[in-house]
Amino acid sequence: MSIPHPDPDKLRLPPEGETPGTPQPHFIRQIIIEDLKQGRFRGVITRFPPEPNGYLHIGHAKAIHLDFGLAEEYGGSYNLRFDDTNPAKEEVEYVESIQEDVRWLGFDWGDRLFYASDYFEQLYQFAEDLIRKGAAYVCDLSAEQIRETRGTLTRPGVESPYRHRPVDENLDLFRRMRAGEFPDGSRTLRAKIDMASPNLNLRDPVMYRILRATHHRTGDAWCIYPMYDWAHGQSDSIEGITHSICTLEFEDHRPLYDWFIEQLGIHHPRQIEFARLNLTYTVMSKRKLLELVREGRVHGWDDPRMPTLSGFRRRGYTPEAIRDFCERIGVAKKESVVDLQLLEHCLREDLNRRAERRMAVLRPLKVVIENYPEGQVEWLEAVNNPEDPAAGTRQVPFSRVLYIERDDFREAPPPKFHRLYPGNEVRLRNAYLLRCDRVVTDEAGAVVELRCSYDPDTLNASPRKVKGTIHWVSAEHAVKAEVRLYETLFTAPDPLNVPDGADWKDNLNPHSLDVLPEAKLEPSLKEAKPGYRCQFERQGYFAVDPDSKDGQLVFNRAVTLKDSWAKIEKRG
RNA sequence: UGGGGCGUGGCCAAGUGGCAAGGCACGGGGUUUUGGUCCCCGGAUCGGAGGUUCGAAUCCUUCCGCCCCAGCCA
Repeated sequence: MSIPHPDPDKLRLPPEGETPGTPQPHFIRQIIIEDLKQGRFRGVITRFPPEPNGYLHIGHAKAIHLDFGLAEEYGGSYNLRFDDTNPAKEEVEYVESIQEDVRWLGFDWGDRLFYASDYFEQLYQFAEDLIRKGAAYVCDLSAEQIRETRGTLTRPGVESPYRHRPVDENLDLFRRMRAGEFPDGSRTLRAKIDMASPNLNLRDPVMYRILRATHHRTGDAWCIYPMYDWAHGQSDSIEGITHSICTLEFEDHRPLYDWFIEQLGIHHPRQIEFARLNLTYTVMSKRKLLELVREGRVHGWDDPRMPTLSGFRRRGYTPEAIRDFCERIGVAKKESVVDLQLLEHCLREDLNRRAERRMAVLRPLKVVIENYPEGQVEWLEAVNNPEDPAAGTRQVPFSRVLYIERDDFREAPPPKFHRLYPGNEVRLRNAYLLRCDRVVTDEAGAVVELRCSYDPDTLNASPRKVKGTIHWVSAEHAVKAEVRLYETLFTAPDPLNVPDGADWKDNLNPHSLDVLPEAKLEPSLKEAKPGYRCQFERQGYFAVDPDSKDGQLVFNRAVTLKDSWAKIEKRG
């Protein structure tokens, strides 16, 4: 196997006397720059090493942004490597979704797609090398016995009775392990390090276990599989990784990785640990997300309420917003919980600039304009994006019967309510001033319709100041759609923080999904295709869901607009 | 009570001995045919206590708090 090594010609250092030309001069950038300056490495090669046992989430986006983003930044290259050393939990569905998600984020690893399983034979040979050096041995202890002899945090472990087997016997046994002569779990290959080490990772860790499971790539070729701790560092080394960026919990493992590499005398990457991402109102563990999927608490890994990349994508998030978020949160070793609102801010900022505006009524209330001629239709011009003149304009139909948002009308308006109420006048967005003359109610007293009048002289003129502008859709031209509104999946900012005996899933938000089946859209939206994003004016950014069928549009709300009225109303 | 990390405003986060960046959130004001956007304005003495120094968030000592490690998971 030959994997290209760093190309010094492409090495890109920031200009002297300046911090990197990017917003966050974080410690990983500083380390890389220093390494490059001192010539510790000839360039930068990084890797993102997911285990294909679940879908990628936004926490992985942070890791990818670092691994791949930094390599790009310094003119290096990056590998996507699946750490597929545990066939019991891994599936091709996951290797496919992971590739799709990384690509969606905007990265192209070219032909640098690898698998730890590509190295199984090499790893096996390395293991034999270690055995020959007397640095590894075959151990016949059971899993339980290994646990018992490992010692505790404060007490050293005791050596395995098999620790001093002769090299030849170890070699023979190890080869027979590979050949399938022994039952699952009956023996392991262990590194011979130090059973008294205060670092438990160094107490003769297991390198290989016997496990008869069909691997998604190697099939049944192997019945022994390398442990992560044995496979990972060597895989990085084989690939010539210079900066092996990982999360904090592996800090304790670094001495073990160093030990293996030194014993083998192979390329030594620098490992750098950072604090993983936590988000308020979110759980970020593949195990727990899998639980939500399996128990049907959500409708799959790509449910728009999930913090998975596929969930965010479906919901309407842009990869640009997610990358911007990853940059803005910074990188440090302090464990932290980032406010969800920052993520939402990043999306709003991106979409405010790029998304077209449309009018859509989510909870329709019928309005009849009594002084507007029956049968008349006017096509009025509307700006597509006030932030981007190049986005142009479109025509929207105006007629005698409209729908407006139920929330935009109150029979008895609270203080500071600037929208429609009996006797009040508001601006119809992109159209005329409208006054509410009469309220039609049903037997139960519920408002079913408004009788209003418009002022024909107010199309592009404002003879009077009105305080409110509301959106609307012409009834006869409206396109019906289903709109799905989302709230956070959990009601608690820290969902996992529950009293003893309670289940974190008790924090699930019963209102995380609200389906509005009778939304009315302006006709320009009729042909919208899945993935299309726009702003429903005054409400938020929405995206067409793949559940849409011809003539049956489904929209997801990606994020609301900021709503200062909601704040005022809440305060009372 | 072993080892490894971490502690700067509500949440992130710069700062590496010279007189506390920035973002989000929050509050106030202005513009506005989105109560959106945009534009102003507002707040920390750096976990605590000692010490070194003309001067410390940055150096030393000590204390406190939080996280990770006892899978043949990754």
